[in-house]
Amino acid sequence: MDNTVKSAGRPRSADKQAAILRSALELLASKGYTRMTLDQVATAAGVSKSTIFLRWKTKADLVTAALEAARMMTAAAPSGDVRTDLIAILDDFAATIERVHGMALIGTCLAEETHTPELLALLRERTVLPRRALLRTALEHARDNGTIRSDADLDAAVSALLGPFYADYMAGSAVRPHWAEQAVDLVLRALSTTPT
Amino acid sequence: MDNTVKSAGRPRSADKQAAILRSALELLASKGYTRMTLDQVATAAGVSKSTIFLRWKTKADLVTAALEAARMMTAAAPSGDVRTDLIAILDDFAATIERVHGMALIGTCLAEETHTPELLALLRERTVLPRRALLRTALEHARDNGTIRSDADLDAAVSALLGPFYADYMAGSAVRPHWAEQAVDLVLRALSTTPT
Amino acid sequence: MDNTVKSAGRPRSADKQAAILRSALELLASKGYTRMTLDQVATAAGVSKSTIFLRWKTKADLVTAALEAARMMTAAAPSGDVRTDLIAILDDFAATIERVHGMALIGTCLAEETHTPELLALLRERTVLPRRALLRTALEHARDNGTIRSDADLDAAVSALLGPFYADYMAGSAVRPHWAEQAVDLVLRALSTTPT
Amino acid sequence: MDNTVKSAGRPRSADKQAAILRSALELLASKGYTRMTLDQVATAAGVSKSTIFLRWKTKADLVTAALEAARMMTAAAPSGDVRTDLIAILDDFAATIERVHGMALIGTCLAEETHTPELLALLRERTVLPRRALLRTALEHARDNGTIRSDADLDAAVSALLGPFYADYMAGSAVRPHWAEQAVDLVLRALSTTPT
DNA sequence: CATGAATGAGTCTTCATTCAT
DNA sequence: AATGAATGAAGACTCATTCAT
Repeated sequence: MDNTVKSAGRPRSADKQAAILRSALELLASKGYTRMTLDQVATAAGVSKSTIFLRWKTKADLVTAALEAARMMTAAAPSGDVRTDLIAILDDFAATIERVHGMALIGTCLAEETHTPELLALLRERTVLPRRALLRTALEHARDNGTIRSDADLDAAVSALLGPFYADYMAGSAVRPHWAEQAVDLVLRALSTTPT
Repeated sequence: MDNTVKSAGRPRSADKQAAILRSALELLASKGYTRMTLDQVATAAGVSKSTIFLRWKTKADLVTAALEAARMMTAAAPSGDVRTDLIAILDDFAATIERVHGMALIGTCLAEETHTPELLALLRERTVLPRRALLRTALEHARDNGTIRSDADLDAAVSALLGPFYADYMAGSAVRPHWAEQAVDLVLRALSTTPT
Repeated sequence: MDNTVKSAGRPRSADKQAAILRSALELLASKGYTRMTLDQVATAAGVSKSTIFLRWKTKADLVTAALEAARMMTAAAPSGDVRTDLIAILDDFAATIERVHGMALIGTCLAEETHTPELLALLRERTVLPRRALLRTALEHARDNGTIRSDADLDAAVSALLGPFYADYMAGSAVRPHWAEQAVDLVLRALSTTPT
Repeated sequence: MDNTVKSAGRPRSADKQAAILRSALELLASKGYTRMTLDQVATAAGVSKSTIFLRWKTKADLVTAALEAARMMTAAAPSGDVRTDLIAILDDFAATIERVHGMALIGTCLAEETHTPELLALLRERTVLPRRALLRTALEHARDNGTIRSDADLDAAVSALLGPFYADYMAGSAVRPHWAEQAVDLVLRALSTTPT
C-alpha cells in the first residue's frame, strides 16, 4: 500500500541538500565560479565538505545542480492583453535577475564558457529559452489577433524585447526604470499593423 | 607607468610592455580573470613573471591596464544616412566582440563585479559608453532630420539597438545573421515620424 | 571475530565474510596497502563499507585477517625422490606468487614494515616459514639418505633454493623458465657427497 | 674565456636540491611511496613545498629523481681472486640495502609496480642490473680461468648469488651473518671444474 | 545485522607575490 | 632592467572512521 521504498540506511538529509544548493547558488552569483570555494559552500550550508562530495562528484557538478535547482523563472499569468503579458514576463525577468545577483551569475557562465560549458548550456536551457518561449507565445497570440504583422520575425522581436535589459545593464548596472514598458511599446509599435 | 620621464638606467622596453598587455587581454578573454595566470601571460609575452610585477603591482592592475589599452572600437565613418551609420556601428560592435572573444571577456567583467569592480567600470567607460555615444549621435542627427520623432527616448533607442545582440548570444551563442539590420529597422520604424 | 558462539540476533553471513576477505586480498595485492581503499573492498565484495567495520575494527585488522585467511601454499605430495620433491615445492611457490600477484603483495608487506609490521610478520609466519620447513624436511631426508653432506648448512641451502626466484624477479619481473630445476640442481651438486 | 654561461636570475640552490633528494629518499624508504608526503619532505629538507614543485612536476617525478640520485652501489675493487671479488660485491649489496632501508624501498617499488611502474623500472636499471653485470663479469673471468665450467649458466649463477639475501630477509629480516661467503662457496662448488 | 550518511584530517597541486642575482 | 628562485596561503578532492536509521 505504501509506494515509498524505504531504502536501507540513514536517509539523506533533505535540509542539507537544500542548504548546500542554496549556498552554492548564492556564492556562485556573488563570487563567481572560480572564486567560490567548496569550503565556503560547506560553511555557509552548515555541512562538512565531504558531505558535498558525497552528493556531487565535482565542483562543476554541484554548481550545475545549483543552477538546475534555481527556479529562475516564475510562471507568468497570461491575461489576454499582449502588452500586459509581455511586460509581466519582462518584469519577472528583471526581478529574477535582481533577486539572484543574476548578471554576475550570467557573467560567470559566460566567462566559463570555454572551461565549463555546462554552465552556460544549462542557463540557456533552463532559463533563457523557456522565457523566450513564453515571450514568443505571447507574440504569436498577438499575430493571430492581428495586433502585429503576420510577417514579423518573432525571434528577432523576442530579442528586441529582452535585449534592452542587457544593454542597459552594460551601460551602467542600474536598468532604466520603465525599460520593460518602453521595450514592449517599441516592439509593438514597430510591428503594429495599424500606423500610429 | 609613465615612460615619458627619462629616468636613469636602462629604460623599460616598450615592446615588452605591449606584448604583455596584448597577451594579458587575450588570456583574459579566453580563460577569464581567475583562470588566467601570470605565468601564462609571461610565457605568451615572452618575458619573465617578474618583469610583469616590475610594471604593475598586482594582477588586477595588469588586467585593468590591458583592458584600458584595448582598442575595442573602430572609429565609424559617418555616411550621412542614419540607417547605414547605425548598421555600421552595430556591425563593428559585433565584429569586435567576435574578434576578442568578447562575450567571455564581458562575462569575466560581470562575474568579477563584486571582487574587482574596476574591470566592469573600465569596460563601460572605454567601450560601452563611447559606442553608445556614437549611436546616440547618429540618432540625434535623425531626430534633427525629422526622420524620427522629436520626443523619442534616445537612450532607450540605443539600448534597443544594442540589446538584441546580447539577447541573441544568450539564446545560443550564434547571433542571428542580420540582427543589426533588423534591430535598426525595428527601432527606426517604431520611432518613425511617418507611418509605414 | 568468533562465529562459533551462537549469539542473539541475525548471525553474520559467512558468505559476506569470505567475499570481503577475498576482495581485500585481491585489492591488497593489486594496489598495495595504502592504495587499496575500503570503498573498493566493499564494492568488490558486494557489501557496504559499514559491514566491514562491523567485523574488523580497522583497515589494518581487515588486511591482517585477509592475509591470515589466504592459503598461499599448497600441500606438497612427497614422492621419495629429493630432487622431484624440492622442485615441486619451488614450482608451487612460484605458481602461488603468480596466482596472487604475489610480488606486489610481498612488496606491500615490506613497504609497510615500519607502519604496519603485522603484515610482514604474518606473511612470514603463514607462508614463508612453512614453505621453508617443507624444503628443510626434504633436505633432511636427503642428508639422512646420504645424498648430501652431513655437515651441510640446511638453512643456507633453503635460502639458496628460494632465493633465485626473488633475484630473477628483481632483475626483470619474468622469472627464468627452469629456475626451479636449476636451483635444485645447483644446490644438490654443491652439497653432493659424490663428486660429479 | 669562461665557459660557464651565467644564466640570468637567482641560481638554484644546490644545497636545497640535495637536501630535498636526500629527505625524499629517506622518507620513501621509511614510510613507503604513498605514506611519504611532500609536506614531510619539505619540512625535512627545510624548504617550502612549492620549491619542490618548482623542480619536479609531480610527486612521482621527485621520487624517481631521488631514486636516480641515490648511489645504491659502490664501485667494487677487482682483486683478481674470484671468490674475494664476488663476496665483496655481495657484501656491498647487503651494506647498501642496510644503509638505505633498502628492503622497504624495494618493497615500495614492488608494491607500486601497477600504479607507478617507473619506480621499479628505475631500481632495476640503476641498481639491480649494474650489480648483476658486475657479478657476471667476475664469473666470466672465472670461466675463462677454468675455475668454473664453461657450460655454466651464468645468469642462473648470478641469481643464485644474490637470491639468498632476499630469501633470508623474507625469512626473518636479519640476514644470516655469512650469507655472502656461503652463497659464493655454494655456487663455486656447484660450478667447479674440479671435484671437491 | 546491515546500510548509507556524515565527517575531519589530510594530500597533491596551483598561484600571486616577494627575494636574490 | 630583467630574470629565475622561493614561498605562503589556499583549493579540490580522498579516505578511514563514526552515526543514525
